[in-house]
Amino acid sequence: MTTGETATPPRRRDAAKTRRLLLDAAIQRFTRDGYAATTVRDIADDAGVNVALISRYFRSKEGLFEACLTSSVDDLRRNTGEAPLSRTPEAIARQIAGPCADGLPYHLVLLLRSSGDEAADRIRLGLLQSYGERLAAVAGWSPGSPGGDDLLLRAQVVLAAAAGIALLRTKSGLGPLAQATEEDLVPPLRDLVEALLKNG
Amino acid sequence: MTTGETATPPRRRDAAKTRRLLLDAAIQRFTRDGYAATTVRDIADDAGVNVALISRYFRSKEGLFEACLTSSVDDLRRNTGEAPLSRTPEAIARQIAGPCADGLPYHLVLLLRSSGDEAADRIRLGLLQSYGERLAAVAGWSPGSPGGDDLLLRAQVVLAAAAGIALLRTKSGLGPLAQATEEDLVPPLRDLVEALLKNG
DNA sequence: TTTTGAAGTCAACAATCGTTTACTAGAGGC
DNA sequence: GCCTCTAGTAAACGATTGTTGACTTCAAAA
Repeated sequence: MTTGETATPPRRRDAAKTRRLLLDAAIQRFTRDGYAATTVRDIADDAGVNVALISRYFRSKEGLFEACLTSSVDDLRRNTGEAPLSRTPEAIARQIAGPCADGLPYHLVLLLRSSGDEAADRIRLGLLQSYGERLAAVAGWSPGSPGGDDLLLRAQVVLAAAAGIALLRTKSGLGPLAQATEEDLVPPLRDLVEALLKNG
Repeated sequence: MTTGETATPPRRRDAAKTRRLLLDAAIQRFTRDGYAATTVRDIADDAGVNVALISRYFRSKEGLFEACLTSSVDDLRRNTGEAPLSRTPEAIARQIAGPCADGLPYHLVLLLRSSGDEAADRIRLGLLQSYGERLAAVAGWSPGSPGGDDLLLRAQVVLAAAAGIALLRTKSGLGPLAQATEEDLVPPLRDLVEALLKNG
């Protein structure tokens, strides 16, 4: 099927496509280099469009960053669904160890980046909260359950560990960790998840 | 002992003291806000000295950042010594859970910050490597030991987890994690360390 | 007391940042 | 065909960045 008749014909000037190009380029840059170290001109160059279009489509650099966060959050919710996570520590470990380029780790690293903006912080905190709760639910946690704070804390430790691993894996060329494949990482991470979440 | 006679009398103009003031202020800023988001004028204001003295004492902003890293690394080596870490998972967990303001977590967060400078990256990588090896030694690892890569990998996972926890604890107001005391955190972290390092 | 070198100050530098403005060019409706 | 929005461009804005050089001030040596 080469540009089927029902598919929208490629337009030379496509606002939606340009917006998406900017968003993708921004996510990559913000994830890799952080907010402050990233220039709007870098992003525009990566996307191959004019700098002024960032202000047009996203109002400002902070607006673009917020859009990146919500886009990443939507991706995450779409992939994992609203249902509770898979219940086996193996599956959770596999998610954490997954490909750096476009899995959970990738989104977690972006979530660690800070712009100093309040709205962005709320978005970030919202996802971390809900993700932690769903992780705790695997271990039998439910809202308001007795002694549940302990389970929630343990789930958030798992989350923090996942974030730290993703960050160290992509940013530093550290020893065996940076070159480790998914298969290398699953066994230790399964142990980690089990130790923290199976005591419930 | 109030400024004993042998102690150097307080000098109105003290290069060493000024240098130290700048270094301390820079470590705080770089740790909290990262490299790119921190301004040399911010640092100088915090230290209560003139901006130009940064270029004088540290040659440049990057030079100051390198000095922060080496200072932090020296602190870490001085506190933990050259000897292997305490062998009990309890003690390791306590180190990780320690006070955010000035313990291992504080130094780890600074180590996560990147300036894009090569020299700084080498310093960072050097400490992470040696710290990972000392952590692996607790589980019986030694340089060149058979199958030792697996142990080293597990130790680095512990290190990454510690870094992620420290980062999430100080930067985001996440759930019970951010407000957790050292006593709250030690039990789950002991489980984490045991699960990863006791399988050797 | 005079001299001298270091410690600290001040003001400006060029470069780069995010953002805005005025403008050109293209595509669909009449 | 023309007309009219809208997508995209180019150039500049003021603000802020890291850095530098000439200047002043202090303290110790002579």
